[in-house]
Amino acid sequence: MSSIQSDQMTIGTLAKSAGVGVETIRFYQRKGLLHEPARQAGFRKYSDADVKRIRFIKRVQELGFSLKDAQELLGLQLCNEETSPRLAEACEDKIVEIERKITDLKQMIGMLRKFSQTCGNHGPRQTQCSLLDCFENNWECCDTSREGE
Amino acid sequence: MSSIQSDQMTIGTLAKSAGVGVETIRFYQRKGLLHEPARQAGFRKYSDADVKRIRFIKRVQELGFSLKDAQELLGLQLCNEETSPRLAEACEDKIVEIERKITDLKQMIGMLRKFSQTCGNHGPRQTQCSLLDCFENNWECCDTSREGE
DNA sequence: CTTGACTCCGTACTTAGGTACGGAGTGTAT
DNA sequence: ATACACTCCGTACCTAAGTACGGAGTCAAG
Repeated sequence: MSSIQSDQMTIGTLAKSAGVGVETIRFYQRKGLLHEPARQAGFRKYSDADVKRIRFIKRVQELGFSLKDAQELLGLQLCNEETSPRLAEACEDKIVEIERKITDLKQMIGMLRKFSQTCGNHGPRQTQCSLLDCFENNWECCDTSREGE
Repeated sequence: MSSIQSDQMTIGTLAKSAGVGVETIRFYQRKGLLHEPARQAGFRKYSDADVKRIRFIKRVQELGFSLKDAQELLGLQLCNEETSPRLAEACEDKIVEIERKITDLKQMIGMLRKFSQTCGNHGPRQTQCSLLDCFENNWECCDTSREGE
């Protein structure tokens, strides 16, 4: 199911299907993220595969990667005894990169949580502390220790 | 320890300490991320606190947030019965945002891992599959099913 | 066969986050 | 007291990732 269909979209239809602007598609083409498709009387003709490609790019981008990264990911070609090892490695690199990012983000959450808990839960005080203060003072900023200055 | 010291850095020293360029500091000042410091004969004079502030900004940025986000985070002021609830909420929002990001990244890793495992580990084949193909075909792209086209 | 929607193309503009330039003042070591 | 490094300021420039413009061609409906 779902393979006989509009294998002949114009750029506007593609844009709508993929949820981007027409200009974005032309832009991706200039950048080499999309191939230049066949023309019909000067008009670009696209297929469903292009919709998927654009969706993929958008997904990757949402995850915090650049178009350059997206291009790299799209280029990964395995299933070939010659290229397989090199590209499995590229995969591994990407995974490590993402894992590092996750670790960092978890740290940030820890920071915010500690801030919220340490600093938010006590009675009226005159001193104010910012996230930065807490960060600097190892989260003891709101305990009975800093006065004056 | 470590509080008597250069409470009188010039912009160049600050830049070096914080690991950014002089122009970046002037830029942050224009953007309101750093306050305009006191001057001495026209020269800006900074303290250690500024180093920490810049480092904090850079850290937040590394985690994939914008300068605007950094500014928000720096602005969080709790320790005050009036503002505490509102800002604890802001904290919570940020945490949720970050958690969503982590979930997404984990999905991406799952995708890459599956790709690497499914597609990388079999003998010589003529067909090639890209990450996109695998994505589209629910990771069965490399099993005995697709030929010709 | 005309009207309106869509497409073509190159070029220019936008926002974020800086980076570089250039002429003037300043501070410091010799 | 004179080099030289550093700082001042405004302005201009840069990359990434689009977004908008405007005049011309094309397609489909009435």
